[in-house]
Amino acid sequence: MPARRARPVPGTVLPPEFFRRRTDSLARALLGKRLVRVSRGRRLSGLIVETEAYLGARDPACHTWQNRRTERVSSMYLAGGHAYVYMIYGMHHCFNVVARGEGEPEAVLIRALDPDSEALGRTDGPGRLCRALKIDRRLDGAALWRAEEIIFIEEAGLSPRREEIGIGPRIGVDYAGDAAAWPLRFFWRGNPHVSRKERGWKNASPLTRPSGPIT
DNA sequence: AGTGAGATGGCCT
DNA sequence: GGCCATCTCACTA
Repeated sequence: MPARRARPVPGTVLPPEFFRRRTDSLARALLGKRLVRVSRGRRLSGLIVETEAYLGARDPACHTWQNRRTERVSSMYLAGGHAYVYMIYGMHHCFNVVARGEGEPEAVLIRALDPDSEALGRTDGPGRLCRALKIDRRLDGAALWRAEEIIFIEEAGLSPRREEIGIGPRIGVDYAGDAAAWPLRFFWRGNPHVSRKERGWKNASPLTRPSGPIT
């Protein structure tokens, strides 16, 4: 009998190794996983349906471009599987999952969830997502792989098929020049929580596209 | 459906 | 001092 990869078991918390890989690969693999936040005894959760990869020192759109290492971004230098949370525009927070290994400051911005409960309200857009899940800077640097923690990511038993994955340019980073157009935004095609403006898509193509800055 | 402006504060040069 | 990995509301059409 050929060896088969075990079918992912819903509810299994993603282990640290899951995160310690190429950042574009992680961004894509997070589609369909469940982000769970436990707040005041309540479980706030939803399926990840839109992500963006940020590629560290070589990415002008990334907070760690040219290996910037300020207090704010210090958690991006942790090993993959930690949270990087920052405030933007003085009023919104953005939640990121650190990728790769320690000292390789790359991350995946979680842009939208398909909420498990209507009571969560809108979770499309990184700012609204953080508001709904009560995520703020206090969670910066949190480990994401332990179910007893206040935030983690688990297997949901669902994954988009290849043709259901859309890829597009990153949003809101026009200042980064060509890098804004790098194909680093991933989303679950047809999901209503991928906001309208961001549905421009092409079909998922292999991650092994011409190397360039992406790898 | 698309455009434009204001909110608001921390971060970085 | 200027700039944001954003959101909402007002306004056009």
